[in-house]
Parts: sequence; structure tokens; C-alpha cells
Amino acid sequence: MKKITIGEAARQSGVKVPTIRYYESIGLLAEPERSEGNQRSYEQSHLHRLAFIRHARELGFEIDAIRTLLTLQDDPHQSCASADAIAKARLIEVEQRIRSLTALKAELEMMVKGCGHGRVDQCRVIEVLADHGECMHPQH
Amino acid sequence: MKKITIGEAARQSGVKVPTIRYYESIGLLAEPERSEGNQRSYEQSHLHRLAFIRHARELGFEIDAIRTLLTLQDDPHQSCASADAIAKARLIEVEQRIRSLTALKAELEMMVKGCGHGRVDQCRVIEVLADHGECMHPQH
DNA sequence: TCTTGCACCTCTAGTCGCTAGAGGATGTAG
DNA sequence: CTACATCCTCTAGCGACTAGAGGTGCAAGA
Repeated sequence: MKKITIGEAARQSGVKVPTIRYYESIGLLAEPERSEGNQRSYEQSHLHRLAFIRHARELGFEIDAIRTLLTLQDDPHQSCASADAIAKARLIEVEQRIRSLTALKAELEMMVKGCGHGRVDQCRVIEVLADHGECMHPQH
Repeated sequence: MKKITIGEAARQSGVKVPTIRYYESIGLLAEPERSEGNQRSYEQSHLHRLAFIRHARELGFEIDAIRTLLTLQDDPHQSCASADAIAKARLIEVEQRIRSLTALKAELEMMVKGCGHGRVDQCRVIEVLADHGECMHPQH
């Protein structure tokens, strides 16, 4: 068993050093052994954990959701209904976010296209912002 | 000139009372007159400002970008190149965000569809999170 | 062996854009 | 005159980190 330093763990997992310490401080990652000089010394299991966390964060899961997913992973005989529910909830969030961003994109495109690159008083960008009535999506 | 209280301003602008005070504190909204009893008393100009800010926030512009846009609006003879640049930058951000969310959506759909609703050890949700190699988009 | 220099340690405070709550003053309707 | 809503200021909290200060550990070269 070669010891894995926090820097090495960061390199292998793609999670930054301070973030690893932060995850430990909030109880998301188990405290590793320490070297004689008080430096953290990780096992492979920690690296798996970090990879899991990182992937989940990239998918936009919140820390609390990840906490739940991790406890589920630790008890493989449990029903995966909760995991399923968490993922479904996240999926709905993502779909909603995409819809709203798509509307914003359309509005921004109008603004940018309408900009005559002249003076501010003829600028669609400023104008649309100032007068929401001109906006394509007054419901927002 | 009837006086507009902060509550009334909040109702008309759709910006919450504490948020209005917050905008004032960071210098985004000019300090209004005060009543004898030290209560804020707004003018129409403040309401226009608030509407502008709110719309810009809904479009996802950052406070600093809004600060710039507001100073541009105050000087209508200036070139609107900066406004154009800010809006374009925001558009690019939004497009990027939509692309990445669309990828996440696909991955989440795979996870949810693959979940057999049984035990955790057969669950795609947990499995995909744990093993990034199974992920559709290993580049993220 | 000494020293250089990077990586590590803890701790606090800052980021963004609000939001919540305490504790008190003001304004208005009945 | 008394409720009661609304207002005031101030501080602290949110999530998920990130930055920096001030100090220690450790491996490699001279």
C-alpha cells in the first residue's frame, strides 16, 4: 500500500485539494489516516468516493443528494427507489432549466441582432432591458 | 408627487423589499429621499431602474454587468459597443450552458431509464455515478 | 548535512446574490 | 388609543467552494 497524498488524490480524481478538505470537513468524505507528520494519506476507496462525488457534482446533484446517494451505495441490498427519485427530480430540474435558458437565448439573440452598433439611444440591448413590454417573453 | 414606499415599489417592480435595500447598499439603486420618520420614498425613476435591473437579472446578467449597462443607459450618446459586447458574452454563456445541460439530460435519462427499480446493486443510477467510464460523455 | 522549495497543515474570511431574523420605530385604520 | 402592518438597521446564514495568511513536512540536490 503506497500512500496517496492529497495532491495525488486531487490529480487522480480531478477534485481540487481545498475541495477535498472541504468535503472531509462537511462529512462527505471519510477522514483518511495521517502520516507521522500529520499529512493525509488516502486509500483507493477514497479515490472511488471522490470520483463518485465529482461525477455527481458535474451532473448538478446537490451535496445533500450526493450524501444520500453515497449511503445508498454503501448498502447495496437496499431498494434503489430513493436513488431513482433523486435522479428523476434532477432530470426534471434540468429540463426546466433548459426550457428557460432557451427562452432567454431567443431574447438575447433578438437584442444582439437588433443592435445597430451605433449610439446607446438606438440600442436594442438597452431598450429591451428598460422596457419589458418589448420583450418576447413578458411572462417571465 | 405621491410618495412610493418600499413596499409599494416592491409590488410594482416585482423585486422584493430586502432585495431593493440590498441593491441600494451595493450602489446599484440610488438612495431615495426619506420621510420625516426615516422611511424611503421613491420616485418613478427608481421604479424604472428597478424594472431594468429585474429584467436584466432574469436574463442572467451579473450585477457588475448590470452596473455597466446602467451607466450606459445614463449616457445615451455613448457608443453601445459595450452593451453589445455584454449581451453577446451572455448569449455565448447561455448557449454553452444549454449545450452542457442537454448532455446532462441525456445522461440522466439513461440512468433513470436503466434503473430496474430493484436493489441498489443493480441500479444504473448508482452504477453510472460510480463508474464514469460507463458515462455517455466521458469528456466532462 | 544543509538548504531549497514545493506540498502540506489549520484557520479565517471572502465570493455571489440574496434571504432570514432580531429588535425596535413608524404609520394608518378603526 | 390601540392594534397591526409596514418600515428601519443590523447581523448572520445559505451553497459550494476559493483565497490567503502563517506555519510545518519532506524529498532531492550541493
